[in-house]
Amino acid sequence: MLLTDRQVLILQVIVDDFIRTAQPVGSRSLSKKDEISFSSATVRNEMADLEELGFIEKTHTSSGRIPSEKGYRYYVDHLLLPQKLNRSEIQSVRSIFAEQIYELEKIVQKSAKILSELTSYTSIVLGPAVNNNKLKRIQIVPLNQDTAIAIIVTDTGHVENRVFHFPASVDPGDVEKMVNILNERLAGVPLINLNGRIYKEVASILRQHIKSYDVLMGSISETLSIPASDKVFFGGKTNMLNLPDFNDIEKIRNLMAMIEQEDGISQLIRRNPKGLNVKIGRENDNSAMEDCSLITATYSIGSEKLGTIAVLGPTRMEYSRVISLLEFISADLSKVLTDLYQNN
Amino acid sequence: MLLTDRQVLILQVIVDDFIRTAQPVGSRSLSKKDEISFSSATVRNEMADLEELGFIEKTHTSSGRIPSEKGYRYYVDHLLLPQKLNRSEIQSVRSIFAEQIYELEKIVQKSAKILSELTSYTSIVLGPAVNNNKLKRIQIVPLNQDTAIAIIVTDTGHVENRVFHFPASVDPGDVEKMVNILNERLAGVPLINLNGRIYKEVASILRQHIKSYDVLMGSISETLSIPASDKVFFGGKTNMLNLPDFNDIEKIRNLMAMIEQEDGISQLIRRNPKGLNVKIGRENDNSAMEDCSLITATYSIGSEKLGTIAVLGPTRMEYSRVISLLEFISADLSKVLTDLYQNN
DNA sequence: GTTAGCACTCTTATATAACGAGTGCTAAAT
DNA sequence: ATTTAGCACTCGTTATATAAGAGTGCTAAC
Repeated sequence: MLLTDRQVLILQVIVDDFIRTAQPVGSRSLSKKDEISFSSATVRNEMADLEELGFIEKTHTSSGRIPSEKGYRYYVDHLLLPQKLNRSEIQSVRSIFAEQIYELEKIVQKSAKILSELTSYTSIVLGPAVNNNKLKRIQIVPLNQDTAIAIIVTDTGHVENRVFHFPASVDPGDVEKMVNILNERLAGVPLINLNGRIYKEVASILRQHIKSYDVLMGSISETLSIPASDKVFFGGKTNMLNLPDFNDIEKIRNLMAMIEQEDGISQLIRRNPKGLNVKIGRENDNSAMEDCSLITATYSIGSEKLGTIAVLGPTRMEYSRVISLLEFISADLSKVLTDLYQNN
Repeated sequence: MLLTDRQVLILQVIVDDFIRTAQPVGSRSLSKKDEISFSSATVRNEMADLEELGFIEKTHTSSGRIPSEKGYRYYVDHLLLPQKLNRSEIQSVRSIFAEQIYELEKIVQKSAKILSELTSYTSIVLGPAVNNNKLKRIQIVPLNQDTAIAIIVTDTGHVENRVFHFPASVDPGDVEKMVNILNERLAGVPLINLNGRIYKEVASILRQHIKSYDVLMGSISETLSIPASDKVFFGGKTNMLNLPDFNDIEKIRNLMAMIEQEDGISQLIRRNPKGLNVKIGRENDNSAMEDCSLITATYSIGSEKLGTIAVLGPTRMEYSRVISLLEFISADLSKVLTDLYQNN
């Protein structure tokens, strides 16, 4: 059941051509290509076989062929030649890190923008996973008698804030003491563990020093237990509208609705494992993604996965280029972030 | 040049009907309405006059009539009967303020969501204008030797943060001193004035107490002079895609591109004065808005304008309902915010 | 195993006609 | 002087027929 060399060649040319033109590829136009040295009749025979094997399909009885999902899959798995980025692309990517930035989020956001500009598809960047960031400092700023705002600063320069309420009877001095103790004991602890550590290590000390222990402990612990929701950044949300693949108004509706509803797409991306992943059409298991492919790559600090950077395009996507770009950006991103935050 | 009562009646019925059905209205179907007690021929004569006066137009030579922009304008200015909100609408709006929320931004964001759900158009909420918020507290958290993060908390519970850099030679104690002085002197000052006040009132005190005055003054002043950019919240960005008015793919492209590019739409909204405003089609002075109307209402704390809440819909919008809703929400919003923040 | 040739299929474009909704105008009715 | 009935006319929509073109599958010859 293996494909012959010639079948592979024909498949490759069909996919390449369709990615370029978005038009079904006919036997005659194929046979005229430089790579193809045999007649259109031969091509027709091979194409019939490829179709029977499920790698290509027709849009109607007498049309040229387009790649099927299985065809794209084979193409991605076996036929992709890594493409070198050109100078201007490299320059664009590097410009992400050009300014002296410290905030992780800004870097990530800028990556999304650049990525969508370079691909003219839609880019989506997840994370960074704030929950794994480590506590740098916690501050509490009272707003009025029974409301205060807790500000959590992480080692990555991320600032998270939460309003919390407590009875007006609480002594302001107590609040200050509590903050001091928390900072002393919890600096360096990942946010996700804060609440647990409070009970395990800090509770007893707090109880000794603080009058309104019960109340304060209750509200601060409640406040800290809210997990920081990871942000999703988009670039080029409307880029897909310009592709000939989405000339159908119904497709546009579905696609835009899915993009707008951030949760769905972020879960779709999140479930991909570390490294680079390509999901083609229905492999995404989502009806709105039928005509789309999603390529994801993770970025890390050291060896710890931090977030995911992804490109959403039509199934007829420039896989080679996008993959090269994603690999390059995610590697660069990981390197810069590791340098910046690894040993703080 | 005034319209006769009968012309006004016909105009009203045409606009109402077109808003409901999105179909051109013919003389015969008009004459069959209960409100209309005369024949289709009479209606035809009146319609010819109304067309000559510019209030209605044809889509082609022998089509029914649709309202022109001038027609909508007349309708909005003279024919609108304020519509009472029904119980469930009022309930939805009130739910915005149901939870005990303190953060202004959350309230505003939720308003946008509810508004788009109730109208099935797109809603846009500007503000609140952070620059007018007053400083509650400023904190500086060092991240490493030459980087720190300045956190600004306002009286409305808004937290703004900015990374800033300074030479490693600066004494940490100096930074702390500076923060204390800033907090003492600048609490209650609107953010927009912070930078000016530093030079006028705080500079001399700082100079006395701080060794690395020049450097620190430079970076903190630079940091504070960045104006806080007001946020824009959207609701129902893709709602417009479901309207029959946007069955044309080109229109969708333009509209979505305009919505996505937040600056444009936010300026469009911002230039409307206090109170309620209706801009119809080309009155918006923007080619992507040709088939859209924009209704804006401002909300305030006390008498101070804080931000704007807006609905973007087709020119064939349910003006009456949307206006009632906007008036209701903006009034409620202003009331709640005034109660919350007026005398802090 | 490869290719030329050809009948066949299906899409696209174009022309034509029939239909219907709606108009504008004229002449009759009120 | 208004209002209305009547009717010819316009234009968009739909249906149908036809022709052209791209491409296929199959057969037979190379």
